[in-house]
Amino acid sequence: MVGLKDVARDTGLSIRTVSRVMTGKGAVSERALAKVMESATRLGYRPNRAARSLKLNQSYEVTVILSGIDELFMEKVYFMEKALRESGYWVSLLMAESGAESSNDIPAIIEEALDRRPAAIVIRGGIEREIAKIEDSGIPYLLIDSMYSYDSVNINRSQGVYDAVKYLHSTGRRKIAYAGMGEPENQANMSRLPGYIKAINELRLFPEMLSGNTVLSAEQFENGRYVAHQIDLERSPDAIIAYSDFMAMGLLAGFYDRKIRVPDQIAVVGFDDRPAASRSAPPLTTVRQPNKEVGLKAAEIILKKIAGEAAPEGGWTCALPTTLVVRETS
Amino acid sequence: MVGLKDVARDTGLSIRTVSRVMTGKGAVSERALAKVMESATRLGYRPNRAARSLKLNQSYEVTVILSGIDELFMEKVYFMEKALRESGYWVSLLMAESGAESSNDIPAIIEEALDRRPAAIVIRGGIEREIAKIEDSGIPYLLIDSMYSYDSVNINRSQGVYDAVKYLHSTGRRKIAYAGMGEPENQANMSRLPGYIKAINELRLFPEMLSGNTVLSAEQFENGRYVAHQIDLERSPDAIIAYSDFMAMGLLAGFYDRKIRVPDQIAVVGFDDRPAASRSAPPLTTVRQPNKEVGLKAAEIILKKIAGEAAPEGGWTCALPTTLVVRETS
DNA sequence: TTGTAGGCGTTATCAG
DNA sequence: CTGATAACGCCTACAA
Repeated sequence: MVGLKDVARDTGLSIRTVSRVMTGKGAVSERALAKVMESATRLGYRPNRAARSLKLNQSYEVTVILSGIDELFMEKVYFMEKALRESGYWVSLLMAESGAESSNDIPAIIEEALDRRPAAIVIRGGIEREIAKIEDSGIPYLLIDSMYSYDSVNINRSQGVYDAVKYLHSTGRRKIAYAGMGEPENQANMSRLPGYIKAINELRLFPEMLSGNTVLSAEQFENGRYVAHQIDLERSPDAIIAYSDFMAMGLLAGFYDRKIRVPDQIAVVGFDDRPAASRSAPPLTTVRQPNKEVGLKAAEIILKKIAGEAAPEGGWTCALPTTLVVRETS
Repeated sequence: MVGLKDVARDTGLSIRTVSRVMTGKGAVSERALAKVMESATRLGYRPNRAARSLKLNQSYEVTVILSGIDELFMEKVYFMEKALRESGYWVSLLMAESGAESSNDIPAIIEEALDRRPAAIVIRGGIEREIAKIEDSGIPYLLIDSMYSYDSVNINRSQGVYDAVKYLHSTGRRKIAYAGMGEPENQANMSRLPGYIKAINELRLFPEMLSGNTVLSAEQFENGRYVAHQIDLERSPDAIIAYSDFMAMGLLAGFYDRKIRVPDQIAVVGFDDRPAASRSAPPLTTVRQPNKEVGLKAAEIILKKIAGEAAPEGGWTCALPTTLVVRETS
């Protein structure tokens, strides 16, 4: 592998001068610069990152901890990786068991992440229980899609649901229910409910909370189907806003089973806008997560934290806006 | 950060002895070993990988190049990462544009991957056009899901389709068609067709090739729906094996549009067994990709290539078996 | 069984 | 503007 030394020998200049050219720090004569550049490209010089890391005592690695596989989160990672790469950082992956929120896999994964001494650690919301350990380590970290009050990039789910209610009302629906996962008061529901309540109040409607079978709450699709089967046709709502696209698709399946027509008899709105949402029958009206914006914002904050920039009041945190995607279930 | 030196000072031993304990190479007295271990854990010693990499002149990074986001591929990466981690390697990510097979993004991404001098490079099949450059670099590489003859871990798609035909026949179907993407002779179809033809011949049936609208071939779901709409009800097949789950779900949607009942009037079998396959209406019978086995096998080969083990005759390559998952569309 | 010393490729200090 | 030279933390001949 060709290093500084080789370029130095080739140009007849000193290592120091070649280094100055490469880092762009320090004054170098026109002539030397041209010579070094030519030689470096001709020889195919590639800086040794290990040596640089050692010397500078800093890593260029941002470790992302994944729990399970989620297309939406990967989309966020996609934009984040791209942005971080442009700033010279690498993204490395640490994959925990699927549904690891409650897994004992997580402490070990966090230990591993710390051992690697990355420049920063990114964690998907839902597994933040152990975050204190990371905070203590001093390594910059960032949560994505968290519901807790650590440094994080979030989505304004409440606003998404608010918009959905307002939209459904504008199309003539008057009995608009919210179908959540498990207990109404759990974190996931709580991040959506304020928007629902607010919109319902503003429109002087009555709130209705549909709750899935808590035993089944691990499977969103089944939960949605379950809710669809439970609904009383006589006094049923004329619109349902679901906790997620998966749940909404379960509702669709349940209504299909019962030959209830969507959207004629009842409208269904999902949440997330997963790729699958456009392929359901009928294609799902849903609230789109701003994946690109989240990824970019995450990269921005990570870079600032690495650079040691002081956190704004209340810490690094933001809630990015969603957009409503109207398809054929409403 | 606490290093070898700190532990040495703390124990009163030399750096060399501490190092011997840490690497496990070389004889150390019981007493020294115990002392070092105690001190190391108490002080929280963490080896500096940059220094080690520099000294040993080797990286512990396996770079995975992703083009777009695919749940199935991520599942493979999940198992691969886990296995590689157990051998002390990290997985880092390089994300190319979605659908980058034909994108000019790829050469730049490959350059970037090479610049990082990873211990190995893993690429998803479909973007192997530039693989020669990697092969020349001498960095161990591995393709996954490739259809070309580089070192790769593959899936025996042909066998999957063969099994599907045999199964459909066993349930009484006699007019079993294959619905592919674009031109029948393209690579993706060619990896499946031999199994179809073989089974059809063995059963003394007649082959029937349904071809999607090539213009639409980029969108599998739409392509499937298109095929479903084209089918002549009079002389239609009584079973269709689709190129992919997405296409199969498009078929389902198309038959739903035309009020053709699945599986009563026609059976549909997908390929991949994506998570979505179990959530379609009706749930899809499909050919499951062996994601775990692929990930594990990939890690195994990568490790061997890194270790410099000689390739078996014909290079590192294998085709892992699929399994048929029977649900409700057949 | 243990220790000394040199070097991996970079960056950065300090003299020229 | 340029060039010796000393680290960075780890590994490993070679000595003791």
